[in-house]
Amino acid sequence: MVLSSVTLREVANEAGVHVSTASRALNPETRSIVNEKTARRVAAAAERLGYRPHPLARGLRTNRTLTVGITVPDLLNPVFPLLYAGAETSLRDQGYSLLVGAGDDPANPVAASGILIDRHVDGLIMANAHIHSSLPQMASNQPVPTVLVNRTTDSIDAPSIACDDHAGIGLIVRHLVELGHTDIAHIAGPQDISNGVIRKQAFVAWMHSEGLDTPPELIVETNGFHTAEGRKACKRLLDSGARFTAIVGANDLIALGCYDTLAERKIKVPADISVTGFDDMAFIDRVNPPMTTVLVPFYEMGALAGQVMLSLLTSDDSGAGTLPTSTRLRPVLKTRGSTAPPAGS
Amino acid sequence: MVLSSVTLREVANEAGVHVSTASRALNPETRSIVNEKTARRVAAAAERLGYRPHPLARGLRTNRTLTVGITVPDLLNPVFPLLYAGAETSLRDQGYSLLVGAGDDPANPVAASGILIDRHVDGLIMANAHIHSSLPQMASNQPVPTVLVNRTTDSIDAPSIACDDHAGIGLIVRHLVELGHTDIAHIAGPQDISNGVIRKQAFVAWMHSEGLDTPPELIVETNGFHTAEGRKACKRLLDSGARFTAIVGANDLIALGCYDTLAERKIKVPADISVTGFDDMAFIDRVNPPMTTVLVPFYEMGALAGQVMLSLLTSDDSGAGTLPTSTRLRPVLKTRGSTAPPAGS
DNA sequence: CCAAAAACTGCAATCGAATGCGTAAGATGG
DNA sequence: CCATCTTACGCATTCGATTGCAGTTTTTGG
Repeated sequence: MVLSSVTLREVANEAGVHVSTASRALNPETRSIVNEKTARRVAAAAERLGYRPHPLARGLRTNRTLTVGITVPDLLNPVFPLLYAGAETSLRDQGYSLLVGAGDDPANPVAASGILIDRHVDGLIMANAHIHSSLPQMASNQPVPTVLVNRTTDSIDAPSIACDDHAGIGLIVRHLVELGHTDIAHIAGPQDISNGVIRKQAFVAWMHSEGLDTPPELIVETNGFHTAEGRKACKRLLDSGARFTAIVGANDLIALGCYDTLAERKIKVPADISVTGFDDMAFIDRVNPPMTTVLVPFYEMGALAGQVMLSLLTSDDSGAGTLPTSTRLRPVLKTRGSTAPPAGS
Repeated sequence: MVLSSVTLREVANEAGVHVSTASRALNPETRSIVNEKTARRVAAAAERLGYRPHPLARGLRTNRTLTVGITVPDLLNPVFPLLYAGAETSLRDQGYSLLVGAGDDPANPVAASGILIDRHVDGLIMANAHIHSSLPQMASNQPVPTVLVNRTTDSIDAPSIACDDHAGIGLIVRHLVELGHTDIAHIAGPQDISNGVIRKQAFVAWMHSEGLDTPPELIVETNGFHTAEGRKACKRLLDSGARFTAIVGANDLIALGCYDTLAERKIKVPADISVTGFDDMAFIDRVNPPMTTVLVPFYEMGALAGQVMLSLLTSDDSGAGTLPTSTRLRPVLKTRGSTAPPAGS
């Protein structure tokens, strides 16, 4: 396809009508206003000249950019490109493009979204919310239509799409219990991120419901969902002297960090200690040993976020109407080689 | 930071000047035209009101969007987020945002860039070029300033930044030869993509320079740089009955596909057959066995592409001036566990 | 056959910022 | 002290499309 700088005025001339008529003829919303034959003539002229509406001119007038922003904490974690791809497919059909903002600074949680909002995105899909994140408000009046995805927060009143982390941890805990584990440790994510909090609480809850204990020394927290944090936390766990036969990592990267630390200390996974992750990120089924984890449907989450965003954008009632929905997608246990019965059994 | 819908007119009123003066005072290019004290008064007013220029209004007038498009073949291959991140850091400082377009359809190579160009990006970073890709031209006159990265093509006259694939294959071949391999197979990438062609040619050239033969049955081609393609190609290789002790994959994913097929047939890597990849993508050092490959500096390539783009965008001479540069970054051999001396030695 | 209503289409303002051009105020100089 | 040149600023147009309003034509109905 070829982009020209053909203007609506030229199309109008070609069709022998006024630009306003041409505008209405070309806009599906207003096509009915203009005589059908005229509309066809305009459409033909537009086609012939290769007319493409100028997005800036249109946006300036209509105050809409057909652009949606998406903020992710970290593009290098392969789950976020998945999320992006899902959202992109939902939105592209309706003519929307996605602007990405990456960043996960708790001190300045809206740094990424700020740039996007400055660019007048029509909506914002936030995948990097912190517990206390607030939305950058337009000083004028209305906030940008927002959808929370992946992470949630009560401090932003917006529809949210996430994984049912509680259920996911349940799958993991029950799996380990069925294998015979009773002394299970948890390396929790940051406690200013919903997933970190929920997974930790779920861990405690499920352990108790299995009649198992969760001594404080078997729960350590990290400052980020990263490999390096997992390595450090695993060391703390081992150095505490506490006994345990399995580690529930708050996500795959943290669990990968455990792999590193355990390997360093000649502790075998899963023979000596079982390790589990969370997310089922790409290639995690190929690491050594293949990691038992819980699949989080990131692509679907992104796609759903895109659809919800579309409904926000097309709903005429600006915000006041439908109350925010809260969707939780079902996780799936992926049993692989990083879990086995405890050494004693 | 807060976005307001404060208009330049309001700033001008607040400062007691005309909008044109306010405009000039706020624009670094023209600040010198206006009295310094006035300029400061305007700047203060803008600050006080929280003025942010409206990107659409500005863009409409100046015909620049401060947006650069980047097209990648596949966001789910982790090397492309890396590339993106590199470009993003280079461009963000100068106020540019990146619009991503993903797609790798040879039949419609410019599908992704079409959307971007329709959105009036100021420049285009293409990472998904095919050998015969042509640039979507503006019907008017000038093409969009373009930088080729990762893949190159002669059919687009633009600066290019890529990896020195020839040298990279040399590192691999010499490594295998040093281990004692003489019967080495190559699974080539698609031959309508520069990397596929160059790596294949380089493989032949380096083998010959090592005094080794490259019988045609030991070179198979794929239709994409994907795992599934690698699996299929590896099967063809094995089914041909030809003897070989090592496989040089055109990239990491293809080599991963070899892992699968070889495992399926109980052939051990590297004991029976050595396998090598290309790219050193994330987590490839953690697969089983850790893959010997060649590091391609994607982040740096992206960063460089961003810088070259900036120089294109800021050079006043529109295209006619500096001739396209062609940069090749140096790859680095990563020796890991997927290569070993051949079985017989 | 005429009045009223409906159906089309054109006019002109508007979105917000940038900029060529003209002009008034101040500086310089002879 | 007046002519000339700067320096600073304002006026008005422009970018390309959308849209309220008004005007014209056609249709409908009585």
